[in-house]
Amino acid sequence: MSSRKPATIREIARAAGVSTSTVSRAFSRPEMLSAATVETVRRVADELAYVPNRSARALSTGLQGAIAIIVSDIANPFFAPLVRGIERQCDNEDVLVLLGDTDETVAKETTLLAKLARQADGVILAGPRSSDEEITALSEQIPLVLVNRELAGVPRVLIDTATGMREAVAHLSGLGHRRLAYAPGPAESWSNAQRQAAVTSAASECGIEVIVLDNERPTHEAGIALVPTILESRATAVIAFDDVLGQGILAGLGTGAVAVPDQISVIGCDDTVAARAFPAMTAIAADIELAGEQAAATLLAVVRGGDESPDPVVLPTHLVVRDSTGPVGASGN
Amino acid sequence: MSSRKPATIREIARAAGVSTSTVSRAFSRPEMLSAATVETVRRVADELAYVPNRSARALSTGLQGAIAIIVSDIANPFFAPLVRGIERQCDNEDVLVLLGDTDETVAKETTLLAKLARQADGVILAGPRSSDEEITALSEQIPLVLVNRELAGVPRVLIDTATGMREAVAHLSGLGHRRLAYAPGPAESWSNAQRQAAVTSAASECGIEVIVLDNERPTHEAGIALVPTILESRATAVIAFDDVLGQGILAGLGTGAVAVPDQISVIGCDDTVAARAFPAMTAIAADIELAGEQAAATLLAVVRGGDESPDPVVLPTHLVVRDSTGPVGASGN
DNA sequence: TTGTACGCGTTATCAA
DNA sequence: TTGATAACGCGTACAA
Repeated sequence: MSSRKPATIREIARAAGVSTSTVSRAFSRPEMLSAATVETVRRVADELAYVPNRSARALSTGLQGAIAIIVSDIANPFFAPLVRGIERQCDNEDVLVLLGDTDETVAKETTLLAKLARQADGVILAGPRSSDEEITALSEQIPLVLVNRELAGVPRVLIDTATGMREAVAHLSGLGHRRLAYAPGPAESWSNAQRQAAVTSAASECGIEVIVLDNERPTHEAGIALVPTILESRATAVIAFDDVLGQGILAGLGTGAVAVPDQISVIGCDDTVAARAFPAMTAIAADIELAGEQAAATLLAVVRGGDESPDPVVLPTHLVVRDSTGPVGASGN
Repeated sequence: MSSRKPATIREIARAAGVSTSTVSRAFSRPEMLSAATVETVRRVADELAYVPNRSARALSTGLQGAIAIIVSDIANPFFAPLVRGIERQCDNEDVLVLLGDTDETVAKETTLLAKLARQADGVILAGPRSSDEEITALSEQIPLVLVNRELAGVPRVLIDTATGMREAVAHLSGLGHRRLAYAPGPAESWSNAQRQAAVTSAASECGIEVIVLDNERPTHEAGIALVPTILESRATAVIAFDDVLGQGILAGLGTGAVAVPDQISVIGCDDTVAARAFPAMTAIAADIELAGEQAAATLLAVVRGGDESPDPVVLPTHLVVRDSTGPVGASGN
């Protein structure tokens, strides 16, 4: 049937022969109490399976003991490790995680933000689609940390895929490639802007020509659909905005019996599914789970009254060479 | 800087010239009030940007307006669509979603359960590792819905992969296969028990011999590692516990230059990554997102005082034939 | 170091 | 239909 009522601070106090404040302190400010008292109270609390009621605590302190993470699509393999990292960090600090999925729409992002902002002490916004103005306004109402979005004055965790992209271009250059296609992601995406700019500038430094393909959504299907254009472009290598798109391109090439890497090389980004692609895809790897941990750590620091605008955290990336890249011209391109 | 303090029920009451109870009712029980009063209060509330404080409401009513979803590993592609479905349903009903990741350990599952049970009105437990006894005990303390676990008396949503497995065996039988390997998942997994039993019985009905391989974890790496044993077994087809394991097997076969499906056929389960595998993998498909929605709907119904033990929801599956299965013997096995 | 007493914002009970 | 008031469980001045 229904549940027994959980023990309250008063019952513990009576059972332990102390006052309610002592019980409270045993949990929230143990350093104010003698070690012996803390020990006693904790033992009794354990026996009675006492767990502090967060609603009551929240009402009293104004802090929820929870943060919210808002992602554009939990099914995107980039977000799984990110959420995992956030989860782990929060679990360590005994903070709850509220999850929101915007389904890639700005409207839902706004609604969710409004709803969650009241329930959480802070929000991690990953891959936001809202405008700079909206985000800035929001950041004045609730502690906010951005992931992969650059916005002065708002704490953020950035994954420096640009450096990895340069490494990727150098790798291709060393293999003799001189004609490179870039398959972009969403136009509003900060990550895409970074990646595309890095590819373009690195390529021009190496004397490599870049064709920027026409694409928006970073999906498997979009990757498959890009293949004809890629072949037309006569590029000998493709760098994709992310692994999902890259894997789609690999799939499309496979269907068309285009040999990878003999006829064309392919590089992905994020290293989420690259290792499982066929052929195993060369990709720019980042520690996404760490990014999640850092985002959570940053947010919790702000929430707990630390630095209002900490320096951005920038995480390094590096190229992992696998089987989808090789010397140009094995097949006469 | 920080945010202005939000308006409270008392300020609205004063501004609207009514009592706090009236303001409260205007939001939670408008039918008790005259239309005019409701209108007045709501207007004033709007002007003052009043939003009810959920912590206070929770403290008073004992209801949190949130449910928790506990998964064993958010990075497993099975859980992403599940969480998505839950999220969607909860969002529709204005309920918040708390996320917990047990990292596949029973200990963390227990801790998390204890922690979240207090903060949520109910819990969805997906792929639990705890014992029947523990789960039963818990279900007496808080509304609980299981996903893919059979336990009498506890509301549950089950994906009937057994039927799909029989379909898969029939498919292989029709292709002439007579020697089949099954690559299992976790021994404690209800899903694995279902799948393995279905494969075994369906195969024996078709006169197909089944070799059950030795495996526990459904990971890509485990799939790769299974390949030598699979080849030794001289099976002409493999059915994997899930897509991830199946994709690993495909990868291992590819590395060993074993042709799929000419030399060996491979079938996955869940259809999470099957379509993106190479070759595109035949798999048993289920609507996991729907499972999530149903789980959330079931839980919310129970929470809201409906049926204490609703009938289990059982979702159908079907085989999706792709490129990883073909007639036996193209290469003399 | 510990206890007393009040307030956090809301809903429920009871009375008007 | 509306209002006054007592909980809900906890944290924290303030007092001891």
